[in-house]
Amino acid sequence: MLGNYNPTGDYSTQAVIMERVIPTEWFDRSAVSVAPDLIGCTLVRQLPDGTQLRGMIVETEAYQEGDPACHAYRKQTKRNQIMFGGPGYVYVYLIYGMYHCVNVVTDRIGAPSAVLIRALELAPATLSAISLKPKEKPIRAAAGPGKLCLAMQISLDLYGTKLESGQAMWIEHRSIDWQAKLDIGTIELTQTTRIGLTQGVDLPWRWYVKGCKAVSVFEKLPLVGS
DNA sequence: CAAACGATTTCC
DNA sequence: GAAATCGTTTGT
Repeated sequence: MLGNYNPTGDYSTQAVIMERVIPTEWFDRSAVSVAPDLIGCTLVRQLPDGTQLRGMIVETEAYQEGDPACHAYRKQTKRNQIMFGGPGYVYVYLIYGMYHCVNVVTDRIGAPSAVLIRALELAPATLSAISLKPKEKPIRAAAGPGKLCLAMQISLDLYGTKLESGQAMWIEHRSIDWQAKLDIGTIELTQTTRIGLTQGVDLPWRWYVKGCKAVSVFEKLPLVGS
């Protein structure tokens, strides 16, 4: 129970779980605002059999209006339509015909935008529950948007689902301990340009936990604050 | 209808 | 450095 933010003083298990789940309204702002705030939060995937897979978000990227790299830059299509709706929904797409990438839709209706979740630090129990590739280091099991979806069993069938407690997926707030470390500078965030793009390459809309071994790419040096 | 392309990953 | 692989998007 330690480390759980619980302003109600109600420590029943169900109440604590509800407190920690991020509500829809929290995502109702620009992707650039949400993306850094998602670092340190926990992505929870609940499988049909009730099994929960968990990982702390350690890397994100923002995609929003006026951004040529955003999938909603040109017009509304079948693939990107979820981004045009309200916040707090899951946007999943197939990339290179073989991997999936998962996003959280942000901002109000009519402001197409989303935050790409690029890397997780998987919880010990989750590492035990899944099967890792033969030579894979556990810390790297969800280091990258495609690997993350593979580890968390995220695919197109989650497209358009809402991030809510008890659903197929939801997100929980940073722990008090993690937030405290960020506040005193024990943990730092780095802001850089995004990965793998041909357009919008100079926008510094990628964030990650400085020094974290679970991040997708290290060599890209900080553009801000170095 | 045909062709190019990609917010990736892995292996040579 | 290049292949794998396929739905979406864009062009003819």
